[in-house]
Amino acid sequence: MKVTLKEIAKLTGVHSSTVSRILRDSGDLNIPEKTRQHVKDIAAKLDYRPNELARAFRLKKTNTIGLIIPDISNSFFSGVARSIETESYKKGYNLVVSNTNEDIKKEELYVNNHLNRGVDGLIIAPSQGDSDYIQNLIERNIPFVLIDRDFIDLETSSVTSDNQKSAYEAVEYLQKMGHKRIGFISGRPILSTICRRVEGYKNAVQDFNLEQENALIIGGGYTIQSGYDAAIQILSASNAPSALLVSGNLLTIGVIKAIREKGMSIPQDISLIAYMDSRLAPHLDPPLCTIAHPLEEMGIKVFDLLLESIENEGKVEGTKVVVDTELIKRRSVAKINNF
Amino acid sequence: MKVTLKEIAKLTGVHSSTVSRILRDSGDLNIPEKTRQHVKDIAAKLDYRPNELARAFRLKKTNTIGLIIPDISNSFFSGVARSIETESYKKGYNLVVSNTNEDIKKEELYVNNHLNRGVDGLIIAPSQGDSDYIQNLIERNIPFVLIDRDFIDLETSSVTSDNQKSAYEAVEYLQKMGHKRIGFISGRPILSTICRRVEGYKNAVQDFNLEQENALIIGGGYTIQSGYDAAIQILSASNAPSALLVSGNLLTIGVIKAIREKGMSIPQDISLIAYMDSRLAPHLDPPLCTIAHPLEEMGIKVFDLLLESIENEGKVEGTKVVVDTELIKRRSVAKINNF
DNA sequence: CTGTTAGCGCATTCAC
DNA sequence: GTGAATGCGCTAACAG
Repeated sequence: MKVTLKEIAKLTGVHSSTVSRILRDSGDLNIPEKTRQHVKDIAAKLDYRPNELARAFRLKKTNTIGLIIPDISNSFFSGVARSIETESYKKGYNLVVSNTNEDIKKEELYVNNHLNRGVDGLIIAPSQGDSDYIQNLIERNIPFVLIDRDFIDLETSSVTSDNQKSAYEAVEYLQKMGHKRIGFISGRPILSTICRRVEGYKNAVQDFNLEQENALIIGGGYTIQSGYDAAIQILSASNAPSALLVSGNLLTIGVIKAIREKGMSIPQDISLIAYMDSRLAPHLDPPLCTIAHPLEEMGIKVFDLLLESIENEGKVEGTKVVVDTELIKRRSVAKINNF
Repeated sequence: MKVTLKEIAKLTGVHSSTVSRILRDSGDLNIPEKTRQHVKDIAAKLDYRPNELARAFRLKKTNTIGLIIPDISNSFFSGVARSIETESYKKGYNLVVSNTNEDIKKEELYVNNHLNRGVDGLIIAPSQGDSDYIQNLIERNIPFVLIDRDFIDLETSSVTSDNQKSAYEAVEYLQKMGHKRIGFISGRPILSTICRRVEGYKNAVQDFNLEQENALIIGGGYTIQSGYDAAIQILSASNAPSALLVSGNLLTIGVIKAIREKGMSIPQDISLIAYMDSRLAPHLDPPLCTIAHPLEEMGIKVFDLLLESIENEGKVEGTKVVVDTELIKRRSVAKINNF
């Protein structure tokens, strides 16, 4: 049977509340070293394990946080998750992970589920498309922080990367390499990340006098298949671009597959820059020029923000942390000679 | 303020226990439809959310399971984690994920942590090297299932892949392609996966009369760096092998890096088969011949086993599920002509 | 210095 | 058919 405080109390002759005090080393220093040691010894001998569930219930504090992301098997999110887990462990928190699959309905369900189970706070990479339930979290003073994606018009705390800038820089680099017609495989347009990237792309196209055309921005999904479809479409056009900027891990795999199937080579026939896993990118065929995210840093920052928010009892500060990405140049971009 | 059963009881004029019965649709069907509906309406209007923490405490059932793995950012584990999460969600379970970083000390800490918090069961990819605490879990009738790695001499339930066979098949294929001197970059020798792979490798080497040499089995870590180091060492030898079998995701990245740095080409100078992420492998430079794991299947099976074990209250069945891997042939293996 | 009491929110047993 | 009482294990007042 499980050994409880009461059990130990019975065996030591002191009251269970005293046992609790001793075992938690709570303030009361006026307990004689003798009883103290005795109780500790007995507890150790019985292999006493505090029932954290009862404790959490009593204290209304579970030391658990929820992480709600679209896909744990996407290396961006698993990288961030890893970093968050490491941080939270250091601070005595447990991490409950949920996968939404970009399904907003499921996301909301998960949030409620977590809340009902009493998580102390939430880290969410929202599927977006609806901010009502997020608004609701704010009103209820639930401590939470957004990661990667943000609602621009909501006063939420968030940790995102500078998508506007990273897309701009990518286009700028392609332009410097002589590209004038650049396609953008975009991803779900509803996401703040995608919006900002499109903005950055458009700004750069404008600033550098590159070819502007709606058909150059394509795609809407987040799967390998949707990357494949978009690439097939854009590359089959009579005036296909000479370079592609691809906005996601899985999309990129699909795009590469499409390029290969069309019998084209990177970068001879088409140049490529991708938002992609930078640990793997050097080893792709060919090594891919990528926009790399500081995953570890993002994980640490988002957890720290959340902890702050928990300590503030959810009172919104709306701290928006924006981290920098890095354009890592690799062989997938060719220099074009314009005759 | 949080709305509780008592609250609803006060507003509806029935007792909180009745409210509980109604809201849970518990057996008692003899509650008149009228009160029933009334209570439900009020509950809905107040946006009643059961305090799952209190419920879990009362019922001694958290509907939570713990997943303890070395590294969530390793695509093997994140793939399995994703599958487990999907399954557990379907069955109303939450998933708490912990990263051990192959640190057995941390692993044990985590297990205790989870247990103290009352998880209903555990899925563990053990760091091995010590099976005492696992033994302890068995004695305490804790429901748990091992994933990927198993203790051969312990009566635990587990879901693993047939490592012996997969390594054997890989060597067999290399042999068919004309290779006679095959190196094995092995990983942590303490892991059951690695042991079995070494066995398979050795058996095949013997069966096909390939070159046997201790120096051909090398490595001991699980990081990119250790893969790199091992590859540098084995490739720098005067009689380097013509093919390499690499035993892990991260190791493989290190090995490829080493090969590249040595100015060698795959497969012209060295052939490669790897235990690696099969979603990415086709897009590596060059497309990699891999041993692919059925991640989804493994996740489903391990969760189902755990559920069974939970229902059996931890009474060990020692069900050992072994899934098959698939050797996926790609360009990284060259045919050798033996003159 | 330490015991007593109370209660977190819920589900269950036993009455009536 | 439903209310009352009880307790899960713990901690935090409040006594004494």
